[in-house]
Amino acid sequence: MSSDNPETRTRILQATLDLLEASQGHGVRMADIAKQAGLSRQAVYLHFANRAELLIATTHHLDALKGSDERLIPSRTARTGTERLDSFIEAWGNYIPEIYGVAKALLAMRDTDQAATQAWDKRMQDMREGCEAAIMALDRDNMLSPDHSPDQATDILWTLLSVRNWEQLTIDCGWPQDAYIENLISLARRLFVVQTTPE
Amino acid sequence: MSSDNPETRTRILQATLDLLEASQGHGVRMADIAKQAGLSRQAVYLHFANRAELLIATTHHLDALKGSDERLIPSRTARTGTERLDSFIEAWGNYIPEIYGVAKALLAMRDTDQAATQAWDKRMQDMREGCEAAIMALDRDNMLSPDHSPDQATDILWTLLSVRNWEQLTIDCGWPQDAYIENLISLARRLFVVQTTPE
DNA sequence: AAGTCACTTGACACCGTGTCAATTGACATG
DNA sequence: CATGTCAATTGACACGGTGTCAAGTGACTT
Repeated sequence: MSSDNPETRTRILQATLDLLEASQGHGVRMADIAKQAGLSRQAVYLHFANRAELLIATTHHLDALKGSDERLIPSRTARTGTERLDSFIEAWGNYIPEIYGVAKALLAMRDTDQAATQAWDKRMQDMREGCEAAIMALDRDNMLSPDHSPDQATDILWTLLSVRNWEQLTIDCGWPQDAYIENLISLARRLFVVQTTPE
Repeated sequence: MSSDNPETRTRILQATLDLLEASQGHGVRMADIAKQAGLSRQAVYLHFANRAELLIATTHHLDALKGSDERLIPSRTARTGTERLDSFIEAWGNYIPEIYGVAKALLAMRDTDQAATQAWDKRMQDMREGCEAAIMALDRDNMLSPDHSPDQATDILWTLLSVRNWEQLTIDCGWPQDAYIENLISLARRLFVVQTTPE
């Protein structure tokens, strides 16, 4: 919490990250993290008030490591709405497997911990903004299917792109990651992009 | 477990059900259930070996109460594939809110308890069969969109209809239940039913 | 020599689940 | 009436995981 040796702090974050990735976010205890970081359990509490705070900090650490922001650049600079939609799905969809372990752990705490809930919801809200921006870009191009209002389309896209859906399709259904991306892009196009009937 | 006073047993099941429904599946402890049933905590353990077993039994109790089977009759007896798809979505989609509390609690145990995992997965597998049947019915009518293989279409429909997606759309996005049903039917039609271009 | 600081050690409280053993009280059966 | 059975109660306890507390250690200042 107040201890400010940055080296130790990041060692803890990295340990947390490694364990969560290895275990898909499951059964990782404070003691395991401490051990992995080469510290006593209590030392972890000198840097993070509690498990929730540690997990939240780990997601930020992860974002910094993996460059969550830079990934969205192609989407933001897309010329057309369709292009923006595609590249947003690709960026986010390929980010999910990289954050899966941590996301799962945070998601599990959501049920009991108030701060974890907030942190998770915040992340999802950010992701939703990406969905909204893509839908608005389509709408600006007059390419948004008349079947949905922009709000509705955003809700649906946001839901389609959830971590849970990624989990179900890739892990439960066994889709390879690239099939997941391709299919989601195709799905989104058919749902949201007005069909230019050839001829 | 072995105690066989059926009246007490169902009183426990009903207590569990009531609490889970009231709390959306959250923070319901064994002691709370016992209290609600007018029993000592230990008495609950005379009827159910552990929390997981109790929750699983509660889902069956719930199915019996709400007639999970009968709900599928319209879908099974549908004449066309499209009709079958529609009525399956309607039946399942309207069932979700009725089981939501219990489902959430079982889902939460899935992370830690092996029996709960099995029980949940079994239920999802059953639901998947409904999806598959609807897709096969479409395919038989030559109405399945060429964009997907039947397997893929089943995976997607199954994912679309997940409890988590229902939760996100109705609770997080605030869709009314009937809008949820309408939208999912419309979504599924656009994704899976070959478009007879009116010309 | 004294002080500071990150960290360690070990004990402990809390919570919820699950277990155990002794007891109670109602009801049946000879 | 005595005996047995059986559901349920009572109260204690173990366990695992989180979080807290207090005293101690050892390195590096000044």
